[in-house]
This record gives sequence, structure tokens and C-alpha cells, in this order.
Amino acid sequence: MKRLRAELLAWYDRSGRDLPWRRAPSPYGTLVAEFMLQQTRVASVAPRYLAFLRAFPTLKALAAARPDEVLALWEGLGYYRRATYLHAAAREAEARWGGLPDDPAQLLRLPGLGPYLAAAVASIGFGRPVAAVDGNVRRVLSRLVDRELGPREARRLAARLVDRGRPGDWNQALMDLGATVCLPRRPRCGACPLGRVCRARRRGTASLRPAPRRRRPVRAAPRPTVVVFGPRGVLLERRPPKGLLAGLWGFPGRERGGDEAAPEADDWTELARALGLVGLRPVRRRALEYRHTFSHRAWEVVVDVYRAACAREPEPAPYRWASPAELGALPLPRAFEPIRQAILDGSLGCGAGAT
DNA sequence: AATTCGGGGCA
DNA sequence: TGCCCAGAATT
Repeated sequence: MKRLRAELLAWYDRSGRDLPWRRAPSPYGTLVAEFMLQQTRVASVAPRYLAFLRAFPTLKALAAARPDEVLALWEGLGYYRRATYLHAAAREAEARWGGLPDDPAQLLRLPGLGPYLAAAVASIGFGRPVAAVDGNVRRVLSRLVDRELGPREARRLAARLVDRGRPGDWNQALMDLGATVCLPRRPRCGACPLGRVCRARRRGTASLRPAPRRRRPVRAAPRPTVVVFGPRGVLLERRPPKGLLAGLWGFPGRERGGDEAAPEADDWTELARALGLVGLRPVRRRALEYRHTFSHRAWEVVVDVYRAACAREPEPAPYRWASPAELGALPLPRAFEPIRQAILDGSLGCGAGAT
């Protein structure tokens, strides 16, 4: 056991990945990185992590930030709730303790922190001897004992193994091993520092473990969408505070079959009335069609283009106008990216410059 | 226990 | 195209 720890830590010192959040480790940096890394690849996170820490270098800075600033830095990362939870956790920790607590139990009570994040911040950020079990660690341990481990069992085993001298490095070593050697589909057992004690390797079952979980098929739903060109640019709609892409800006539309009442294909006159749009007239129907697949749902987006002769200021927002320049700089979820591109390159027939 | 939350990379 | 990834909240 002791030798196993020494060998894995030696491997980590030698072959561990050089990642931005490992350069100058801090509890706050660990918190930000771990929030971003939930279900998200290292390669996607790295540039955003650097930008985020540049914008909010400290917990106090983040706690004082406006929600939109935080959300903007999350563009393209997905799981946008994380941005809200991270912000809320920062404010709460700052308000209650003037900093992050090092106690896993207290961390666990902060919004958005579950068993993994609480343990990761405590061990990596503060050096507390607790085991952080993510998907990588669970897979590594499942193979090590060649037994299907649920999250609970994995945590218990991991707690027994954790190196009390270097808990943060130990946890990260297991994760690096899972990410670079003990791969989900094609494990490189020949390069594994734990090869000699791994039961799955000995039995040749490594690639079978953990058992693949079955996934439900993604449900497809039409998503009629409008692009309205007005005197002040193009019309944007802020999405509801809960649910898919919560709180983000996008192009007005409703998912057919969703919670919200789906207007008839042509019935955007109600929108026009509500916004005080005058002289709304269709310019081009089905100007753009594409499919965007989320983790559990697929939008079949159909874009109709309208022009509004004039409009009052759409206040208070769930709506706003965006000039071409603003549109180009605005954080927008990927689901709307084809529309933005079409507007900016003028292929919607109603050039952005025309406004 | 199952579902809801994005997006990207790779076989 | 299907599968998975430094998960957690909600129901």
C-alpha cells in the first residue's frame, strides 16, 4: 500500500500534466478550476480559466462581480448554472468567513459544491487529507479491484487509499492516470505505474470496466426562431432564469412541445405588439435551418426574418437590441451561433449593416 | 433512482 | 454518429 502510493506519486511528479491551475495553487483557483472542469475537458477549460482569473483574481473580486460579468466568461463552456453557483458560493463564503473554508463539510454546504468539489478544494486547495472521487478516479479504482464500484463504494475505497502526506497530489495523480493512461476505451496498461497491482489488467478486463451506462436517446423538438432587424440592430431575448441556457441571451423563439406556449409559425405579431414594434413585416421565411444537439435534447431551428420600421426601447429586458458590433462581441451559447454568423456575414438577406 | 443541465473531441 | 468527460441539483 505504501509502495503503491510512492510509485503513483513518483509517476505524477514525472508525468503529471502541466495545467494552468497547478502553476500557483490556491483554494480560490482550485475552486474556479474545479467548477469549470465538471463534465468538461481540460482543453476547453484551460483558456477560460486563465481569462476568468484575469477578470476576477480573488474570491473577493468574484464576490463583488455582477452576475452578467460572470455569465459572460462562461460562454461556450456549457452547464451555465455552474457560473451562477460559483458566483453564489463565492459571495456566501466571502460574506460568512471572509474566504473559503478548509473544512469539507462546510464546503459541501456551498451552492454547487457536491462531494467531489468539496473534497477537491479541501485536498488540492488546503491540503486536507480527503479523497476526491470523480469519473476518472472511479474508473481507475474499479479496474484496480476489477469490480464495478458505485460512487459510494468508490469514495470509501478512495478514502482508504488517499496519501495523507500529499492528498492533493494524490487525488490529481489518480485523475491524471485516468485521463492519460487508464483511458475509458483503450487503456494503455503497458504504461501504467499501477500495472503490477491492477486486477483488471491481470484478468484482461480493463477495457470492459466500468460497464457502459445506457443513454436515453435525445428528443428532437422544433424551435421556430425569429430574427428581427430594427433601427437599432437585431432583437435579442433573454432566456428564463431556470432551465436550458438559463439567463443567457439568444434570438427570440419558443421550443415547440416545451413548457412555454408555442406560437403558430406566423404568429409573431403578439411579440411585435408587446415590444411596440411598428411596421413589422416578414422579409424571408425559413432563411436558415439547422440542428443543434444538446446532451438530452435537439433543436430543429428554423429562422424567419422580419424587419421592424421602428420600435420603442424594449424595456425592461427580457429583450434588447444589439448592433452588429455588439452582436459580434456578445456572449452567446453555441445553439445560436449559426444565426449570429449568418447575420454578420449578411446571408440572411437583410444585412446587419442596413440598420 | 432518474432526469436535467452544454459542448467538444475522438474512434 | 455514438460515447464520454475533474458532477450537482432537482424531482
